[in-house]
Amino acid sequence: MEKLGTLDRKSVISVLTQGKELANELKKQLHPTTTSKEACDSLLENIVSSYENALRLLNCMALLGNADPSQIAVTNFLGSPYSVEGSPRSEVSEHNSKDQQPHRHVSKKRKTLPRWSEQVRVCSGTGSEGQLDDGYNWRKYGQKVILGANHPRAYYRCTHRNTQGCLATKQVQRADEDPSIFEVIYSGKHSCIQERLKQKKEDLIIEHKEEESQRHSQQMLMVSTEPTLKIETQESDTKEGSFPSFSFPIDSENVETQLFPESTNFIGTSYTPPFLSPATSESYFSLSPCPVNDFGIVHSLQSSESDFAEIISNPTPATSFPFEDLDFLIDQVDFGSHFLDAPDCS
DNA sequence: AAAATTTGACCTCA
DNA sequence: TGAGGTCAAATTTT
Repeated sequence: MEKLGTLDRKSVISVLTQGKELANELKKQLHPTTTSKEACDSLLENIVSSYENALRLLNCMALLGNADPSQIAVTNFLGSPYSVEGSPRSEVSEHNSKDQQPHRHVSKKRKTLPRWSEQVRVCSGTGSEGQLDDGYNWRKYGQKVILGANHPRAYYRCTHRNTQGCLATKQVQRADEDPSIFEVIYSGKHSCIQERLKQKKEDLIIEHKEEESQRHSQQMLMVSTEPTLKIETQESDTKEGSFPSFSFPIDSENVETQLFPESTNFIGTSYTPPFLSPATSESYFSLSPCPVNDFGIVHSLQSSESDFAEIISNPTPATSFPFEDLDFLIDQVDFGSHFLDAPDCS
């Protein structure tokens, strides 16, 4: 717990620092000649999120400080609590018991595979139905008609199951009440390296560096006596369209270490004891690499049927921040969402 | 040709 | 015994 405390403190400091940097960025943006409403809005959102992140962290730290982590139901940043076991009660225990099939070489480890659910809203007519691209590569291995459900349930496992032994699976089922919503039940954490996400991270870092240099160039031009040499770019717009889930208000040199600490797996799809370094080095966002506006994601407490309450219509990102080993705090986080108010870690 | 999907069979558990 | 999860051969897609 000592290590955890240190990491928490670092995380809070990082988040607050990030907020400060965002504020500085906003200050720059407010310059009369460079003011862009969109940019300011975005920065403001990020600033608010940064402080909310910090507050949430502090809140969770208070709870973690005197409780057994394995017993704490953490709250993801969409405000949906689920246990660190990723196992919302009854459904999971049922599932787990079924998984103890000796002939299928299922290790006992699998018994505790975390499970959590999301609801993914897909805009009709976009053709994205069924894709539900969450950034990972999945292989469909089955489909079943479920009693009482209007739509079949599809079963997917990680494409890298055979090559990398990744045990992550998910079930996807269209909601009866709203066909535009898919309920996705994830099980198990990815231990694989997903090239797409890796590439995305690299792209983002490059993008951020380009934006930085772009901004720098513009600032230089502002003080220049040659205002006609204005450089135009739509890069940020176009890139945001394809991948708007992140903004990188922090120092570009720190992007990798702060947002993507490769070795720490700061974002996990499931609770990982902070003291046990998970096998994967993959950052674990819901990256939404397909057009983000196509769907919204609802994280939910799987065990409670009435708990699918919060629908984020657009997972437009707020702020990513470094959590290092605190991946259990941000279980399957979609950073694109705004944090809900009252921090609630119980 | 390789990878992905489909789909009926099979397995386990309640 | 039936529901739900998985397997694996057949088929389709890339």
